[in-house]
Amino acid sequence: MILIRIDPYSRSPIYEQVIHRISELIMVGDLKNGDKLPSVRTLARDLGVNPNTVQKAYAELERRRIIYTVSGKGNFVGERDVVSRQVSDRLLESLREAAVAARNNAIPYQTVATLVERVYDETDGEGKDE
Amino acid sequence: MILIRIDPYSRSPIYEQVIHRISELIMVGDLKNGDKLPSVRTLARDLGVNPNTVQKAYAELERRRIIYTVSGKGNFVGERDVVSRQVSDRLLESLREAAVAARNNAIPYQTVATLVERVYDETDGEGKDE
Amino acid sequence: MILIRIDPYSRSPIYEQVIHRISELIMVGDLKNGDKLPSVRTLARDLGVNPNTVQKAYAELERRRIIYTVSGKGNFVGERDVVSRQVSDRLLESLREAAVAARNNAIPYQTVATLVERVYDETDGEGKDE
Amino acid sequence: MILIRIDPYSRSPIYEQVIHRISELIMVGDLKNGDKLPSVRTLARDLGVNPNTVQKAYAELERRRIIYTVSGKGNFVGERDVVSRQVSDRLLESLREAAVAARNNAIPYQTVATLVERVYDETDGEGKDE
DNA sequence: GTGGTCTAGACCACA
DNA sequence: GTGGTCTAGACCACA
Repeated sequence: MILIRIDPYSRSPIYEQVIHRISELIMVGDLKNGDKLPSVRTLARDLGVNPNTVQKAYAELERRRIIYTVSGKGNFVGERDVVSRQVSDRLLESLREAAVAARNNAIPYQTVATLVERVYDETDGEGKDE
Repeated sequence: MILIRIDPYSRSPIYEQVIHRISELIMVGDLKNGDKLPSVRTLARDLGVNPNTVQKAYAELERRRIIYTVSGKGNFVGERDVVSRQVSDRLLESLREAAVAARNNAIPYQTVATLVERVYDETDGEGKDE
Repeated sequence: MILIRIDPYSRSPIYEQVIHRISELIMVGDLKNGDKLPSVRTLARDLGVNPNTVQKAYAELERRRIIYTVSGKGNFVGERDVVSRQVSDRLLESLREAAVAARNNAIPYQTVATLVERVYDETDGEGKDE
Repeated sequence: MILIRIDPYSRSPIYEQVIHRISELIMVGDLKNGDKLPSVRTLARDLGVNPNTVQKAYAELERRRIIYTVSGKGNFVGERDVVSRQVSDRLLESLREAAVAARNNAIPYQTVATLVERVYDETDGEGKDE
């Protein structure tokens, strides 16, 4: 029973939220290579969204080789390395953009550095000890 | 003659690009309280975009009290403090989101810290000496 | 007025037919860098299919950087080189598979070679001279 | 003991893989007229697939008169000529389609001809000497 | 006008 | 049961 939740009020599309959340679950090890994902219909029902929306997310995840489809059987988690490379690239790029914007708007380095530090000091709300 | 440039191919809407660029010019001091902005039509022509798009940007900037309109005279730059507070809030918030995403995806603190450092070490190509 | 036609009876999905046909038109030079493609709705009407189907084709073409989208304006043809590389790769790969299958099934080299020759001797039905 | 192997991750349906592989074994002479094929259940077990899937493959092979069923006894290999004609037709047709696509996409004749030559120069890894 | 997302629901092939 | 394609039609942001 995986924990995928979506925020219907977010401006980011539902299918993207699903993509990100599944990537995240693989990144932190809650989903492992070969694990079966919930079927399109099951996940759609659980999330209260249309199957097409889940289908779109799964199709994109497969295209990125983050998951793979076995016809008639379902979708399965691919290798963590594949996700890792892509996710790191994307996240670091968006982090970089945010930092550049901060710098270009005269926000002091120290402010940014402190903020990052604090984020990493926080518990992420999922039961991390320490 | 202000230098506002937009990237028509970017996925971020043109009107937002205008908002961000004007905010930035105020933040770094290239635009000062009371400076007159180009008229909607002038800027639209210069940028090669639809006047409605510039109008939308100006309207939003006015709504945020970053600029003000004197009817019959034009649009003028508001007080830097007003922009500063808003821009900082927005930028730091998006920086925070990026950092949280990085942390949630098991990207090490050191990687993020180093990236931020490097960004601030770069010259931003807009006339910083050194 | 571009000539995109689809075969509703083909087993290959409509959206793939659209993708292939547009790639082809770029490859042979009938569509050039910067050319505007018909809008999603227009093409859908012309082909007698649902706009979602065209949307899916365009989205995939954009993902492959064969076309690009300018928000609010439409879809435009990208650089021929990008298409060329991808299309060649795909076509030669499928050609290779077909040749391997022929060889593995004891079909003589000469039969295959002659067939390929004949195909290239044919006029392709679009008015090529010679 | 015939060597039929399937790739469960392939996009081509398992039942089709079985059909093609059995046809191939007949074409190269590893299966001869009158040879007994493994039973549906045996083959299904060996391949780790659902018996329905093997059943579907056998049914289609019988429909094409490539194999025949003796009720109560099992399935047997038909005459090589029957397979030969069909397989050649299919393979040459798909080869033709690939060649036409290549030509329509401005891929030079020489490129295609060389590719075919090379394929036939390769050892196919199934025990050809030299 | 443009493209992007989404729901509701059908139909198909495959296992 | 599984995923893939498609229609019909709505709603939204953007130019």
